Amino acid sequence: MQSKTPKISEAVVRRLPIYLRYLQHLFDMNIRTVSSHELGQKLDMNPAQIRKDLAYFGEFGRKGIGYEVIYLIEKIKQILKLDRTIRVALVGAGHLGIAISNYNQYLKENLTITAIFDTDPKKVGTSIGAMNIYHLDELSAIVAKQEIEMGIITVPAFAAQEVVNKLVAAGVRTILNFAPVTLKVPANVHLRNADLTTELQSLAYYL
Amino acid sequence: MQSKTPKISEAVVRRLPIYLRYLQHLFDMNIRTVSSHELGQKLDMNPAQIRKDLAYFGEFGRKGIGYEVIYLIEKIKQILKLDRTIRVALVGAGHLGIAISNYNQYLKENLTITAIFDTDPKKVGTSIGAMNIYHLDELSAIVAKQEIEMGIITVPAFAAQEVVNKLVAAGVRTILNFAPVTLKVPANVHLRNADLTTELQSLAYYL
DNA sequence: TAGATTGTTAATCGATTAACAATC
DNA sequence: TAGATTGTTAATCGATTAACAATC
Repeated sequence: MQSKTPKISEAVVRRLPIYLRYLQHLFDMNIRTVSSHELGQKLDMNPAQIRKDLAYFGEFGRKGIGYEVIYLIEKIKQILKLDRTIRVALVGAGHLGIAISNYNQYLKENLTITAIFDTDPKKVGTSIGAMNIYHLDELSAIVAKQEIEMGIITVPAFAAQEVVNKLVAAGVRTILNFAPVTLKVPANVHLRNADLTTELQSLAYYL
Repeated sequence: MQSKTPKISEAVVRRLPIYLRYLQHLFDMNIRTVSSHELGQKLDMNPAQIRKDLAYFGEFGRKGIGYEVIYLIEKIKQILKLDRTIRVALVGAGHLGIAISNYNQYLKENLTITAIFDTDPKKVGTSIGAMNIYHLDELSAIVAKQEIEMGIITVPAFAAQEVVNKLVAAGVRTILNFAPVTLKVPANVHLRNADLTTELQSLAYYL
């Protein structure tokens, strides 16, 4: 699949989970086939954009018919690497970290938080659901042992750069940061910011 | 300020809080002046982009000198309407909702959650910090009474469309949605999605 | 067959970056 | 003054949308 991909923009990649989500909804409703036009209406997107996005990865539809729902779900899962288990470390067992950890237990799609890290002695050694809370000093060892590939940062802003450094040193190359600070990472690390504060502040503009 | 703005893209607006955050950091460190070049280095952005973004709203810098930190902070706050109190309603007192509500108590910048809504009789009537939890049926009345202008949705996906309908009916025009579903809103409502699931799923692509 | 819809090329639109005169 | 840096125009780059031949 990835073999014949030219350069896929992040905008395209970020739309794929939205397609996937709606396709799964269609599947649950026993709808077997869908056109880019129908998808576009439901998802508020241009049908040409949907076709173009999918066409980057292969020919998944049938002219005159549309896309077979179950087949397209399979394909998008493959593209997003959601066809295998991906283990995730979460660093920072505060309110937000705990909320995400709990949320994780309901998540499907093979993305699973397997270890939580903190530095608070009162939290280290306890657990949230099936997830143990380890000391941050154990990060590197646990990441290696559990074959963790992704990291989520939910520590306060002042601690975030140190945490991301440790994740990178431990070999984690894909990181979602909730701390309200701009972090520096090497070019081969994929860092995404998902900071609530900046989100709300930018929304205020539209009041 | 807004008077002479042509059309400001969302990309520009979303960068303003990032500038603001770093400027406040500079202020805390007693740095009085900064150039677009320095900002660009620290924030991993192109200096021309920073100058252009700011120039949409006025002439805030001085040629040969740069930008006065304290003045630019004031200006960005004005642009983002963070120079007055903005009251926010949060709907859905689950793990994520509670985490955000707690987080809110540490938030500055005049953005403040003043009411929480849920339908669970066990939660309604209790409170989180200074925020009371009301029944969803009271939404419209409380929004009017407290002059709430913004909404945050942290209910499960199946309930989100109904909640956003009620927020819109109550007059809320700016909404941040954490539920993993595409919502329909009238054109005059500004809805932003901040869904953790799609964020993580799209990141998996880069593994 | 006729109608529908894809995959893809071309056209358009918009956002980012470079360049530089103005000027502190 | 000389060096630095803005504000802004022009150039470039990239993403979205329209159009349509291919074909189910």
